[in-house]
Amino acid sequence: MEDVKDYNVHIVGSNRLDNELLHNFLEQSTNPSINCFLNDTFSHSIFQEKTEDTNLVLWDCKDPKRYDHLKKLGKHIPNAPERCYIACINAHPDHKIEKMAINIGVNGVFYENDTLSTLKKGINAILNGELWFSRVTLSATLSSFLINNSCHPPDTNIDEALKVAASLTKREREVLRLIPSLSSNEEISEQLYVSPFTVKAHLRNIYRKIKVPNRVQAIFWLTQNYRLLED
Amino acid sequence: MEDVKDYNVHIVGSNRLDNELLHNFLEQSTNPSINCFLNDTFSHSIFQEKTEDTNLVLWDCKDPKRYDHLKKLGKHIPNAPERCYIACINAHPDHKIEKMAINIGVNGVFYENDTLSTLKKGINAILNGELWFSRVTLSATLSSFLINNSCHPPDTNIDEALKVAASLTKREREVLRLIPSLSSNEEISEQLYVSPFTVKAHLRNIYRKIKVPNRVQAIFWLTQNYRLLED
DNA sequence: CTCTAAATAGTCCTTCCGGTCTATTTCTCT
DNA sequence: AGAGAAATAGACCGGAAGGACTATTTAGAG
Repeated sequence: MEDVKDYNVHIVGSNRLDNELLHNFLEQSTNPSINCFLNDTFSHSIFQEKTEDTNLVLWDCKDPKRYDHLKKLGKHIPNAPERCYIACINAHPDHKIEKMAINIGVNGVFYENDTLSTLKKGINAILNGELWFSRVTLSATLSSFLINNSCHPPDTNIDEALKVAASLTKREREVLRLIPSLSSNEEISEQLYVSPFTVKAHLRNIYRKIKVPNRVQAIFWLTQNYRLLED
Repeated sequence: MEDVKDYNVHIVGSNRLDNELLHNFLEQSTNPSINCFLNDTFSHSIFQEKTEDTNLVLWDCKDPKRYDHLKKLGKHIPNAPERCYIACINAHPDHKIEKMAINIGVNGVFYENDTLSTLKKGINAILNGELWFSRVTLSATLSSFLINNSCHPPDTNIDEALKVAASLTKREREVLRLIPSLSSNEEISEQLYVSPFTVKAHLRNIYRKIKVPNRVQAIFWLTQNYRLLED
């Protein structure tokens, strides 16, 4: 009865020699609880079955065909089970692959000219749930998320937005935050243990204050101004 | 008539000696186009006036009061003009500040025990629009964004979601993507140059296929499944 | 203690939304 | 050329949402 959680690393690539060498290195020179497997085709089962183990697929990108296949895989990756990771190996030292990879949910990229110690460090980081990309890529991607999630379009006045957000009462902020996840005023009223009439009253005040005509636009306002709403 | 874009670095802190030393270092040992200023209080004007220059505020966090003040500043930071950055200096080597900082829109954190060469490298990175945080923090923050934006709650079936997404026609995907930003069926119909009846017909099919009762839930579905919708 | 803002609850009316059903035209694939 | 899917357009109905307005109770600031 084993309680030790294993790390399974699956190398997927067609270059037999290179990958056998890598296999050899991973089995011998890294974390002793790493089990390494070598495949020339990708077994979907890794990304579908839930398991206690941690799985990492190392996707050899040297072959252009396999590189294209990765893009198709993209729709599945973000929905892989917990502790199921995928990283590219043998990538060309070209930033484009990093952006594509990070966007489709790949957890890291290793390059042809990386050192073995980088590879070792990176694999352990990914097995630990981290991402392994260049600082520039991580920074740029995160920046774009932060901008999308909080910055205002250039035509809006931040002072105005702050004033508006501050004018919302505690209860109004509460109602506003419930709009996206609940279908109807009825549901909101049940959630808050008040009458649907009360919810309607709050909503009317909210719409007037944030100057939107309906709940769809209120959701939009909320995504733009979420940060300003904190109590 | 100068066309050279300048970098203005504003050190904000009360420790006169340390900060004068830093001021000295930045003026003499870094990028020649850096102008360095020393303040013991924060001038809001930096974050409000638009300018051609690149501005960086180095916020001394050694003083607990100033650390708290930073949090209050947080609501303004994400809405600062372009090329207007803020970073913490003299932070305790403690991850908590990084997470707080990255969440309120700070562009980087430097620690008490960082080397001068790290500081130099980091300041140049930030002036260049990058973020300067530890790889672990960048990775963790980005992961949380990626999860929020694309992963499905554990109870949903990804195969089912893929099937559903694939069953949407091109026009239906188009209509679905317009829901969050447009108020009414009328507006969507104007955008697509079709009759409001057509939009209603598409919406009915969409709701049936993705199994939601109304546009609010459709927006929710969309945020969860945006990735699956790409053509 | 008092005054005010917030939270609560309601009416009445209009508009828009979503469900069911039908029908025509335009693509697309074989 | 013909079948089938997709896109278009519409009628009809019930219900939910939103606007304008009123009113009572509760809570917090001074």
